[in-house]
Amino acid sequence: MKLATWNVNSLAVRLPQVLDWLAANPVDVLTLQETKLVDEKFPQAELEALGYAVQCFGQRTYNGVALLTRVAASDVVKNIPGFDDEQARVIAGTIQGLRVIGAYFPNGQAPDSDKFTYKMRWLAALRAWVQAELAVHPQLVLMGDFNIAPEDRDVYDPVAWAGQIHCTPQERAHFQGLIAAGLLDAFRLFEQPPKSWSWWDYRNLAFRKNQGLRIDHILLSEALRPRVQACVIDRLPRKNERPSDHAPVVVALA
DNA sequence: ATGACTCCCAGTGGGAGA
Repeated sequence: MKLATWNVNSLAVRLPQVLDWLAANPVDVLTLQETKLVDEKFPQAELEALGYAVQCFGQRTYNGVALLTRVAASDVVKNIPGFDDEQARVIAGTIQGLRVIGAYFPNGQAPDSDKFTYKMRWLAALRAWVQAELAVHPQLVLMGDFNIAPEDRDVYDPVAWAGQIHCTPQERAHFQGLIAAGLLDAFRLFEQPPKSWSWWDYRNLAFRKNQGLRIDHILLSEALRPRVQACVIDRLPRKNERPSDHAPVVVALA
């Protein structure tokens, strides 16, 4: 069983790439972030034609998430229960006994901004909800664009980024809180090349110079540890014409 | 370098992303 997450930065622009990628990588589950489409405009037919059941939770211009599954998902939840939020950031469902949560974590903009305060509130609510979900669903996957680089080795220039958004101690503490709740960073369960990133800025020839951050993650509950076989970042789509600035992350479970 | 690119909604510019 393979699961993947990809921030597509506008599904309207990236749909052909998503269809091509799924044809080449027929994963069982794909969560998307930054679809930027209201549900009425979601390309459901095109994805169903590829054999995927579609759950979407969108909004205009910003945010928007989706859950694509080969087997229809049940118990679908949109956003964090009990956390009042105008932004469409979370979609969850159960597939073959696996609780899958796809999330687009807030960016936070700058550590002294209102958006950072919102990011902290959102992270606290997410962690509390994930802990409750874990108690009910021991087999759980939390994946998406976390907008957090967990460690300095996840940053191309950790000195320049020290204390900056994605790298603040507060954000990293929240990431560690998810780990402490009983989740594993699937990518770090395996030997990986140094300088592995999931996002590269569009500016500055950043991809060509491999200047990026690892901010897209797949976290697995402890109960899934015996099943995990591999976790990779697929850089190929970043080489496309008009790429997303993020690359997909894929995990394989036995 | 307070930039650089891309997307969106706008409406021939500006906010947001990360």
